Amino acid sequence: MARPRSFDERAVLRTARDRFWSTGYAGTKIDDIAAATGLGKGSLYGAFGDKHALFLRVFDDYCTEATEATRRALDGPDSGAYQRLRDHVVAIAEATAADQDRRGCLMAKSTAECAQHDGVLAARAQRAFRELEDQLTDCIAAAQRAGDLDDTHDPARLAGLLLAVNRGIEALGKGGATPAALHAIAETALALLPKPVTA
Amino acid sequence: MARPRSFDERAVLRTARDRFWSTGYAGTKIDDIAAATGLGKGSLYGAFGDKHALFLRVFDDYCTEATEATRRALDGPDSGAYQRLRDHVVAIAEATAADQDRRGCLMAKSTAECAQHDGVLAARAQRAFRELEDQLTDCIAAAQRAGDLDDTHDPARLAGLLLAVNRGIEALGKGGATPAALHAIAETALALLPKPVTA
DNA sequence: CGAATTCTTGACTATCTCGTCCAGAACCTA
DNA sequence: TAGGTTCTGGACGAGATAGTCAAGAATTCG
Repeated sequence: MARPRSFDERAVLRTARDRFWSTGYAGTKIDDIAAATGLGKGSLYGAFGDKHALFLRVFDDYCTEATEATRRALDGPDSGAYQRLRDHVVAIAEATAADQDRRGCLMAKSTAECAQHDGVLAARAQRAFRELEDQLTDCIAAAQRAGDLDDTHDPARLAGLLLAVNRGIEALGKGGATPAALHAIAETALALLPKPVTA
Repeated sequence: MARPRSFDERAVLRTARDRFWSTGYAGTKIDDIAAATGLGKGSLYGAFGDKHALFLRVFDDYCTEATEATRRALDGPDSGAYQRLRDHVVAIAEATAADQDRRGCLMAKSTAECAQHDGVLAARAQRAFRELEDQLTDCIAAAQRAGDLDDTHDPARLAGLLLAVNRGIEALGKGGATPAALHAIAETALALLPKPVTA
């Protein structure tokens, strides 16, 4: 009934995400995104609205992907929960260390730049953080049930701490910490998690 | 021998810092700073160079102040080291929670926005992080000597972890975490620090 | 006081950037 | 194929923005 889109919306969003990720919200020009995607500005505005709407769309997708990935990494039977938790924290350190461009995490970057002024973005970020924390809580509780962690500690509090450690690793990575240092942080955090008293 | 400056350089730098702190590097206009300080742009450019040079100056001063403040908070005799460490971590959580505007830490914000593209700023931030970590290491070692912490753990590794926790508290605060949640993170981190085995 | 020097102000330039708009292209349905 | 609809590409306008510059102001020294 009309002319169909000639572009793949998801591909365009990925490209736009790359641009915002590299240069931040204020530092990214719509013309950059147009050039990078090959689209005219009319198409961009028609499909996604203005710069802010496009950014929110990109940000929302990123949050969804990030929380989904974490859920996939942490979900599973109680018996493997502690190992999954270990692997997850170590993987964050390794991913941060391996990030040659030091782009870091788009959530961290966008929150730092925009959350103060952009209530919608702040709310979305808060939801994502809460989801990450809940997933950590569930995984810790599972590890406690399996007897791999001391169950006298509140799993929610441990999860809050681990989330902070994860965000801290991310922040220090952007600040130029060495891979070894990031790895050490992850290992130290895991080592301090209270083990069951094998009496 | 010439007309003297009519403004207080430090006051102007404080005002410029406020602007950069609120709206980021890319988001801050030189005209904003000129208006906020009451200076003409010519004076600004004459005294501090271009936007980037001014920003670096502001950033450098901030890093110096931040590391100095931490040194003052952590330095002291072995006997009170553990308490100073506790107070420091809790104070970070409280300061983050009390930050109504959610501006967060200028180091974190600037690093997130600029470190990737700005090698000079990245190097300065890295130095500041290293200093903070060294100060934490010294304080932890002192607490170990005083018998308030188990001295079989490498103080440098514990310091790295605490630095990450501090940066994580900061990041989560910007993401909208509640004061109670931030406080819980600080307390949990402190609770997990290995105490000496009082055998 | 007059000369030399530095500071101040804000107008100005050149460029950038967001968002709009429209003429034409592509496609669907009848 | 014709008509209707949506998409495309890029020119365009309005306003913002970094940095310059020149004329005049303030101060010191001789």
